[in-house]
Amino acid sequence: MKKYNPQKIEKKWQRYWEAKKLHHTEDAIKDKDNFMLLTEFPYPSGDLHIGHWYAFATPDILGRYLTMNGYNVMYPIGFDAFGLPAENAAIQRNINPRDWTEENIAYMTKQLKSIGARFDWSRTVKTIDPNYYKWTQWIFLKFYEKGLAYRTKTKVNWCPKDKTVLANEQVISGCCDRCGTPVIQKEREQWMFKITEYAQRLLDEMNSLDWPETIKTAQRNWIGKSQGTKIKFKVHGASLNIKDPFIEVFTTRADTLFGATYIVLAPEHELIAKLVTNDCIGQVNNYLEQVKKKTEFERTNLEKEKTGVNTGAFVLNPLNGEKIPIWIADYVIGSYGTGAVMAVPAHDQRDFEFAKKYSLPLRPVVIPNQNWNFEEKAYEGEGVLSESDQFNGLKSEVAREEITEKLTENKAGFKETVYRLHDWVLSRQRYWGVPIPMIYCQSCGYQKVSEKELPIKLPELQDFKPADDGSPRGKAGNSPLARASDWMKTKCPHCKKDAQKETDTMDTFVDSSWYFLRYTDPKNKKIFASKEKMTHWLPVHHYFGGAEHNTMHLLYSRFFTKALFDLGYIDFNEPFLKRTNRGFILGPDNQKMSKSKGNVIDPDEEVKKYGADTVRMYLAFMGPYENGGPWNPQGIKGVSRFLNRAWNFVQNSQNKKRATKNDSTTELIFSKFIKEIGHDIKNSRFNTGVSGLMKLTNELERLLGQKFKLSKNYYEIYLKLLAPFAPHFAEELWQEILENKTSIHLESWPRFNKNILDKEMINIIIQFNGKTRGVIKTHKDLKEESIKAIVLNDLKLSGYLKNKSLNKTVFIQNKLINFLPNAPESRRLLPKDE
RNA sequence: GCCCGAGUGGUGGAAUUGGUUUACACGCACGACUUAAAAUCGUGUGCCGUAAGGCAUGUGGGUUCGACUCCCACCUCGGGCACCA
Repeated sequence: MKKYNPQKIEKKWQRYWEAKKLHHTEDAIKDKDNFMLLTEFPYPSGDLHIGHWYAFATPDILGRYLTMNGYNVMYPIGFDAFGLPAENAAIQRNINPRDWTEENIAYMTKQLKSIGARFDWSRTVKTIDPNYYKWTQWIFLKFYEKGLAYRTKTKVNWCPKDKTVLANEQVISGCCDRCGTPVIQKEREQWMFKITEYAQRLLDEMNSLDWPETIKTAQRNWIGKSQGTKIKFKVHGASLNIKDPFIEVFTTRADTLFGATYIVLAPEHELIAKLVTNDCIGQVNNYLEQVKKKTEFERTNLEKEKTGVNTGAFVLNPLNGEKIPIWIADYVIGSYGTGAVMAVPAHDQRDFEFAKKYSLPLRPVVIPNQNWNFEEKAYEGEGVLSESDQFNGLKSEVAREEITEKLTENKAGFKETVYRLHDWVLSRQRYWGVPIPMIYCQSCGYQKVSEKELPIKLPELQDFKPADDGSPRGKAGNSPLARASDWMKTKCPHCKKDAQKETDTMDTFVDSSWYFLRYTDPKNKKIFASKEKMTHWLPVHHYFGGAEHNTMHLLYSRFFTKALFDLGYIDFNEPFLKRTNRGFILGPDNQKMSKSKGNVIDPDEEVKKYGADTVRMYLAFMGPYENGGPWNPQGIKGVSRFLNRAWNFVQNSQNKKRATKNDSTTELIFSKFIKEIGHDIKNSRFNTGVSGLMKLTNELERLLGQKFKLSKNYYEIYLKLLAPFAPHFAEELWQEILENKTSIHLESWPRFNKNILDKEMINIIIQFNGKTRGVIKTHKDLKEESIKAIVLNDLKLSGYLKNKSLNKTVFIQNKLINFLPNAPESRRLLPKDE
């Protein structure tokens, strides 16, 4: 008898599947529905870690199951290969990022093949391939033509270590999400995507998606919709040298307008210089100097005390003409709303703290129905208005509307919706990325590269280190590409004079915002993907990935999809119908795996020890896919034990007698588990799927004992149930022991016998006064009277009925019977729906 | 502070629509095989109790014949947003 030797069989079958082109995916197969199963493509960092296995091996179970159920499944793979880590690694090793990346891709491809997944390698997409990034550039141009890509001077997040700007989404608690360095703010000209134009649709069109609530709320929070009123305050005093003497504020509490005792501008507010009175100019300049020295993180730190300065200028309350002083303070954010607020210290805790510090007046205008000492704390809830002229006595919710209406009448305000979401800064001052296909001409300004010129290839550079600082670029710029002087030279498409190529490259999130489209038509030379091919596969049916992309990649891809939809290139407006986030695999010590902690589990090592099938199955068995959890070195042994047992179970059939008498029992067991395991996989509940296989094996071993075996078709079914989880294992036994001539992975998922399941005996729970006292096994659909009779005939159970007046019953067919006392206040005794 | 999600044995976790809590594993204990160990196999394993029985799904209440599941309040953990006006 052969022993289970995964190392030997796994390589063999991987080669066999490849030679037979088993994972090659056709665009369409007659009578089959297509299913696109997607997992986020990996970054070629150099080595596959256990998280990669979790990302690719576990969804593969679903892919194989769907294939067996008659779907034409595409499970594509590619590499998200531009980006900072490659560049930093290449700088460290003094090699070219392309070489480093290509080497990693080659190595990781080998590792990925060891998983035994159904990847269709013929559709591989690499973002660094000019045939791919040609279309990244093309899409940029289409967006530019529509005004969805634009260049502007803006305050941006600058990472001093990586020497590049970062998108808002890439700043985590004030630090660079790649290297953890505190981010500073810089004023620069940058290329932007107008994602804010889609804010409302990104909110609305999410509702129908089958996504976890956590992601939806994360995106809603990120978009941060806020409905309120914009109010114009006229600036008071003729000496001011301003054309349009208004300060605009945004508020969600227009009802507190009469309680506004001062106005606050963010330190970067553009009107400050024009407003400040002569006697205040010294203090104000001083203050602005101090604020400038602080990082954004320090400024927005909630712990710190608010600081500010008076400008000496005033505005007028638009409804009663009251004179209100204008202050500058660091607790107002320049980039949100209008960068200015009306301060209502009686009804806003922040304003309250500031007012107390600088002795500014408080005026309560919303009176709560509980006690409130307005000298102690702001009251931020709803109430009834007072000291608010004609609005006195109104409920604050109503006053909000009426005051806004009044302001609209007076042309001093209007209803407004404000979003927290910012436009996406896409340009990067680094080498290893897609060149932005724009040309700068001194006389004509920025011009787009003509489509015929695409792709603008990334030039080979000896020195590709980032420039030392992020100072605003001159004509030549300071991105590494600015050193490629020959490459930069070009003609202006407009005036034909000498001009220069744009030297910034794109954020890698641009590359990954559309890669899934390319899988449907990876070699197309005319368009990023043909509509016809896309209709076969898109939108993606099920997308597996990491939670770190909740407000980044997932949001960006949704934006790209909507924009391409509006441009008419695709026929759907949401990219991913269903999303499952995977959990994090931790070290055995329940800590994040890291080399310094010495708790790293190397998947290659585990494969060497136990085989790929065991690793796959253990990952599936650990727990719900969304949870992840600590790697348990004992736990994987359990799975290894199981596969060995299953191996012997099938092998032993060779030298055992056939069992015939138990055929209906066998069929019942199989029916039960075919149904159960299929149900589990379909719902991505891989852990209970594995336990189902274990239960099935336990039951069969118990049934057969030492002597008996099943008929061959049952062993076939048994292996088919295992095939999605342990594809090599199942293939080996299928072909070598059961002597089939074609792959098990071309087989259909076994059918279960519904009739036999319907006839299965069931357990009826027997309760007395709500307490479970026994269980009886019966046929289905027995009537209450028959169950009662069984209970009365049962020695033990009937004992409970003596001496007690248990003469009421609750009876739920096929579930339970509950005997109850006929209590005087006895309430409803029938189930709710009767 | 606001918004999501989750709390079940020593551990990972099961429990279709409210209906036997703790499936399947891990660990542990005992036993078999062995000169021995490993491996393998078998038995047991929520807590208290000799037992009958009682008590247990973060805590406290509620709805219900019956609650891990539904409702209310609180506690703890994980995540998102955060001087967002």
